[in-house]
Amino acid sequence: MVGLREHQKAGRRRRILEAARHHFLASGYEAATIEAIAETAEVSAVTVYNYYGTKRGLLLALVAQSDDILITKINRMLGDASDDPIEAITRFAETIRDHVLSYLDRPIWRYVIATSVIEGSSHFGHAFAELDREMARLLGRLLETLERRGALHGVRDCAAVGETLFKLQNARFIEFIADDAMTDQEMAHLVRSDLVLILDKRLAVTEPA
Amino acid sequence: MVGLREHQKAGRRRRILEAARHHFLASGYEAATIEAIAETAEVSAVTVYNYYGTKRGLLLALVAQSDDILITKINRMLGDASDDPIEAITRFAETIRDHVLSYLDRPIWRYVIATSVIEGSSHFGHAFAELDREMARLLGRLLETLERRGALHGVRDCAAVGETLFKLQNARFIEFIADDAMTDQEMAHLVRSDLVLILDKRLAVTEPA
DNA sequence: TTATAAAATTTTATTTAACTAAAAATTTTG
DNA sequence: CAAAATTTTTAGTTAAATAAAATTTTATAA
Repeated sequence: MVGLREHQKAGRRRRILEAARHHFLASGYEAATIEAIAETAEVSAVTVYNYYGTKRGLLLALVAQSDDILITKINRMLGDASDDPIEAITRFAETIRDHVLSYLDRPIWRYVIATSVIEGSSHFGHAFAELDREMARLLGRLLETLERRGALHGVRDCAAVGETLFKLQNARFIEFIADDAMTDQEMAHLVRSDLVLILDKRLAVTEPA
Repeated sequence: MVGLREHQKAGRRRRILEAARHHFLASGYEAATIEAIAETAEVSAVTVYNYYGTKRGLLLALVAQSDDILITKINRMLGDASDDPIEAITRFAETIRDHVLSYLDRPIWRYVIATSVIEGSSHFGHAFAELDREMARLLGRLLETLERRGALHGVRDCAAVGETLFKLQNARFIEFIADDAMTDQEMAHLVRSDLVLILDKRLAVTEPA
């Protein structure tokens, strides 16, 4: 058994993140105060600082919490990926978008992006950077799978291409997050266009065979 | 003549931006206070707020100031662009990096990126988003020039490809800014790899001719 | 079971800086 | 010189962040 003390701590950690999510969604990141979050979580404000350091640390910890779920979702999706590379990779991006918007709204995600750039190399920013790398790896593995199945030809270094493709997709994701007016359909179209641009020649090689 | 009043205002605007740049570079964005900036600019803090609204507005205004210079530099560079597309586009990215780091340092640029994401749709963020669009247009025009010269084939929609290429380059730029340890050489290599990935098939079409 | 030691949280008190509102003072204009 | 525009002064609000003392809670060992 892990001891009562550890158990209580875990409970507080969880309650603080829940309260933070609630207040961020209800009032927005800036308007939500640590004081209010602490009250909802039934701890003192100082405890919030002891656990998460800063308001930004709290925000990034909140996001980190959802990372495992996202990676699980992506892995499941990768299991029954389409044979059409464009379809498969488009769905990869769609899965990320769906998950992300089910967890936090766009205004808050803007603060997440901003915070991750500022805290990039710091302790707090580490988890977020690591998620990005993991996503790029998973996309690389998707490319490998597609090649093995014969759905894709001429990709020498799947890891490198996966990394570049993810970078581009991620840039589009930020564009999506930055613009409240952009619909999921418009976004899907943009992602698809990018993919066609990068993959079409390679796909053309496949067809004559 | 534009009147003394307008002239004085322009002078204050300029002095505030100069002072802001000085203090941001000397102390970092967060540690630099509006009060100190105002004192150096020989105005009151309230005047800084009257002119630029918020500290973030001040930061973005500072960046906007350098936009015209950058666009001029890029246009000049485009005049004698290399015939090798990889070279030409690599130099495009290099010109941006050089200019940007000669104006502000990486820690401050991280705040610029962060602020532009947060203020994206607001009044202050507008100039920054507009610069991005202009850069994408210029890259599109570079592609057109290369096609006209016969250095590049098979690019149907130069504007669209320019937009995507710039998005990717910009993502790399953010990566560069986020990591103090990344050298210009490493960055140049990454940008080049991305270009080869996207353009190599198209270039292959050219060579046999 | 209970006293005590250790660990953690809360309370209290401060600091700091962004930002705002309104009155007072100053400067330009006509 | 009067009035219009603009800046400065003054005063205050707010919330993040931190330090240290006081209090509570958990663990442990007699």
